[in-house]
Amino acid sequence: MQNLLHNLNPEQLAAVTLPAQSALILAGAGSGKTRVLTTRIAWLVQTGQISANGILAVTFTNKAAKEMLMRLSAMLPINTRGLWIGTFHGLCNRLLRAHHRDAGLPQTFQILDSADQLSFIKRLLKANNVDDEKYPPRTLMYFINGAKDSGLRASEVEAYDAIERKMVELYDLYDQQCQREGVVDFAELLLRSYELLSRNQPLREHYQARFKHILVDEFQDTNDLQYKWLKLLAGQHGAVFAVGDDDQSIYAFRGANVGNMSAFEREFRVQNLIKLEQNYRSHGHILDAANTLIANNSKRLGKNLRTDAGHGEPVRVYEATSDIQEAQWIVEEAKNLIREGSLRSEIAILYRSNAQSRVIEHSLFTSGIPYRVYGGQRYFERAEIKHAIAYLQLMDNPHNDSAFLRVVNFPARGIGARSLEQLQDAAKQYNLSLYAAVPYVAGKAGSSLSSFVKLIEGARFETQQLPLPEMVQIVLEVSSLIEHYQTEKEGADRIENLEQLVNAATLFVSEEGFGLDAPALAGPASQATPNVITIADGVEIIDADAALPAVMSPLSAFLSHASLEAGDNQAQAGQDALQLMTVHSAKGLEFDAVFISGLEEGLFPHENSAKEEGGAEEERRLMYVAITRARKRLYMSFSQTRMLHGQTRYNMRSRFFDELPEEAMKWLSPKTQPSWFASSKSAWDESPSTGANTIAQSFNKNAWRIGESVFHAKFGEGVIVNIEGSGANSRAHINFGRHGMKLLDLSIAKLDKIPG
DNA sequence: GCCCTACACCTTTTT
DNA sequence: GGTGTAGGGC
Repeated sequence: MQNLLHNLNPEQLAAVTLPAQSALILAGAGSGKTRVLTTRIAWLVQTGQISANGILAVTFTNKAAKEMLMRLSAMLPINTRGLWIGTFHGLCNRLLRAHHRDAGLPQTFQILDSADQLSFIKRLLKANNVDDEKYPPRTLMYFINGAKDSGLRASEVEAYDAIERKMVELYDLYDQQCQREGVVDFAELLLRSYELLSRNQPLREHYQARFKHILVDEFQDTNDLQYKWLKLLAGQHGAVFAVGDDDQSIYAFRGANVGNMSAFEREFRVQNLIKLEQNYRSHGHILDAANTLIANNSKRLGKNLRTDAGHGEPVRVYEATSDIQEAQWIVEEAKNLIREGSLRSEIAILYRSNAQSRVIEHSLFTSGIPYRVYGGQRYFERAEIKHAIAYLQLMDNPHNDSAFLRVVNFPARGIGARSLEQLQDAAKQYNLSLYAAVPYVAGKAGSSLSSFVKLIEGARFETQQLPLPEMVQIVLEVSSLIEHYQTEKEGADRIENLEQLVNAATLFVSEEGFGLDAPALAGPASQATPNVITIADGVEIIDADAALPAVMSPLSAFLSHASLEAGDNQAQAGQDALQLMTVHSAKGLEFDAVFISGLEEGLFPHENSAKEEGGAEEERRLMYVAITRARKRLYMSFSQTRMLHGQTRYNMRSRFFDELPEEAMKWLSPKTQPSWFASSKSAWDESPSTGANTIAQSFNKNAWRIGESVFHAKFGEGVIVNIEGSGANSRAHINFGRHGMKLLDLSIAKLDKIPG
């Protein structure tokens, strides 16, 4: 016990040992929040207040869940595999598998990832002759997910115009088709388990009685449905231990609602609110920068981080002339750090959007520095893996039309658009899945389709007694996927990836405790071992064990895993490499040195954020997250020009520079924005849009030039992005940063030059 | 039925 | 700049 609690500071100790009531822990960045969460669980178990299976702990990312399990197994001498610790989606998946009948789902229901969902919607629109220009698939997807994230079914969504009415109608059709095919999207996992618990009283009461302690990580990221889900599961007596940081709420765009924190305080009658403000991560100047910046936000619960570490190094700021030069500067600085003894893996380069990684990668590649990019395409998202998975999906649930369409003619087996049209007609006529409709198609199309069905059924028969890895191996062969890629020029990598899938299956089966020889298709083990049956009001409840083998077959579990954990992109794993990632994916991580790049108006803060309510504050929180990733060294950079979407953009430096404390910063370049025409000619070379007339004008000392910084009485500082017309008729497009882009008549507008 | 080319659109972040 | 889709040619 003593060693469990020693080394905790007074606030952490108070949080860990709170009584069994709901509590809100406001945990600032680097204040030891994961430590508090895991120690709390260990303390509850060790003091005998609850057994390990009476605890439910929820996180948002698989990474966070794994981290928690790992730390916990170091503190407690128990098997952590059976613990209810996981992501919202992972836990809901388990619950729905265990109670699939009550939830109205087939045992082998499959999970659509975002890409699957989008193509599913495209197919739905086509099948119902809906104009996809009027109803863009992406818009419909956001509409459906938004409704589900608020806990609303189609029948409950209010529509205010004809477009919305149609979207509601499509939402309804979408749900019906998902049901027919036995597939669920991410939001559905939550909504369906919420409905399961709210409609089934004995089940609800059973789990309420079981989970007396619910712990939630990153509470600020919960959406309305997740909040309702927690409230339902906690019931009247459950104690919810919520840990969060309103300043790190960066997922409003996908439905997260920071308001849940104050709602929680009110509705759960929180008596215990503890703030963790002692930061153990960053040096003083870095923390000052973070505190000063975030103070510009109005809606805050109030919290200020402090540190015992000294000021440390100032935050270094660099202004580059181009994105290429910015990347070169970053690489040079990183080299210096490495020369001074830094580990490459302790240096992170952060950016706002994935597209920005390209230039930096190029620069790193040329310098021969190993690096690792997070995000981007992940293992289970690769086309060849998706194909192999689709064969496996059809063997587990043949009614998954998406899987059917993906591989019915891949590798090519002469089943073209015409055959599929006939099949789709038949499926519609008899209200069957494509797979089931195959016998109703006559002629040549019918026979090639039947041989595809025979292929799937043959594979299923051949592998029904085999363990998962062997099943995967056989599927790779009988599907002819390997053979197909052997004939393709660039196929070698793909074949290697496919063979990795067998290893992934082996690893998965052993990690989740299925046993290496358990038949892949065998149902859940709990049906054979009825010792988990509970009787409540005469109703039999098979209690869901947290361990996967108890609730699903190895194959179903593996397919869930592929959707829920897209898998790291395993590029250069294990090597000491520089870390490249978006600010979003850096949340929860920390590094000795951090570079925040592309700090320009329109990029960071992102221009799209201006349209969204509270968007500006969310961008500022994002910046706060970025700053607080750094332990010892922090670098910020921006560039005067940047290639984006194939054209050169001229951006102003980010407004965030005006919100940082002067004394913590060190500008490596003059702070006033110089006219870069004087210092760099490359801006001209890269900008074909500059007409001949403007080039001619540029030799006139008094004329305005593209790229020049100007000052306007009303709009403030701006940059000339383009000039049209000539002489007295010339007008300029000027980017005034937060005031937006303006088209001004140069002979009328009062503009001052800002000297370089 | 399949392959190739042209063009459109994109790009904020993710379970 | 890259990717996905549509349409035309074989």
